[in-house]
Amino acid sequence: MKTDGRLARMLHVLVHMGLLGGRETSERIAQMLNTNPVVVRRTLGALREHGIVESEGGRGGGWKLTRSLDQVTVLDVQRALTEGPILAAPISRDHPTCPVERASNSVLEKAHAAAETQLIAKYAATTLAQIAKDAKHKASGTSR
Amino acid sequence: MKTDGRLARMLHVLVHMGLLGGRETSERIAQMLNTNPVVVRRTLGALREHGIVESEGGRGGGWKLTRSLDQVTVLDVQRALTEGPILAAPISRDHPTCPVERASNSVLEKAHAAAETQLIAKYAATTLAQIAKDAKHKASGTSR
DNA sequence: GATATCGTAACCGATATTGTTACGGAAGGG
DNA sequence: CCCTTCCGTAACAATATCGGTTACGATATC
Repeated sequence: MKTDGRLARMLHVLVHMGLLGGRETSERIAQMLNTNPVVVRRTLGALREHGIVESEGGRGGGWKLTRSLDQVTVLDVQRALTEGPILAAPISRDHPTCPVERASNSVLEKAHAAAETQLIAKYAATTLAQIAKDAKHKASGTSR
Repeated sequence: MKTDGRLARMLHVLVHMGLLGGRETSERIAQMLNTNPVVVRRTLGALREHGIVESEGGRGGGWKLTRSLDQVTVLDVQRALTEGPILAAPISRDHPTCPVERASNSVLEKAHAAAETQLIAKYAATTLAQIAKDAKHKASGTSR
């Protein structure tokens, strides 16, 4: 399945924006992401609605972070992109009243809930500042 | 996104097959899953290749479990359906040499690996026999 | 007013699962 | 033998999501 690359792209570009410090246009950001400005506006628009970035139109406009990198977690970005569970439990709804189907779904839901808890903990514990620091390490020293 | 319901469907039908004990045709299984026989053959075919069920053609043919319910785990079924990771890390590949992209991807990969570990542990710890037992509970007493 | 930007709608393309039709092969009953 | 009951498989449409692209309007600065 084609994976949804929006979270990774947003982390990538937010860190760049934080390191550059100023305002960036959709055009420049699109080059960072190897895509085009409309995709950038679409995706950054979701972050704007959650107060992570702000935009200004007109000449000299563009996108800017509203907080410093150490005040944005991966989870913040994820929540801005999509509401609800990150990992959808792959349940079936063929015979909703069948006890066997209900028991199967229940097992899957609990397992995925545990995995999601793990995922959220990691996302919440990682700030963009840490990613920026890792990137500097990778750029110079050994990559692990 | 539309979730992949194959795992849930296979758990559902395998438990039914185990409880019924005999051989079932694709037609009857399709009725259990509220679908049609071709879908059943397609999906059960993957389980056959991994030795979980066996099939026979011709009159009196059909599908049968090769092991008892307590000897098949959810993980076995998952592995039969798809190889590789269950949770794909949603990484980006826009600029593979960019240290910032690499650092972002690395964070996501580690978080998803932790979540997948959790998921696999749950899948491996649950047998179809346990699901069958849960289903009997649900059918009679309170649902939890 | 000209120019640089964002905002947004509309559409196509790629991908994965599901549903469906169609046809062929195999096993067993009469 | 032929017929019925099965599975095996190919081929195609439908659906849903994300990504890419074009087009046009709104807005802020020069």
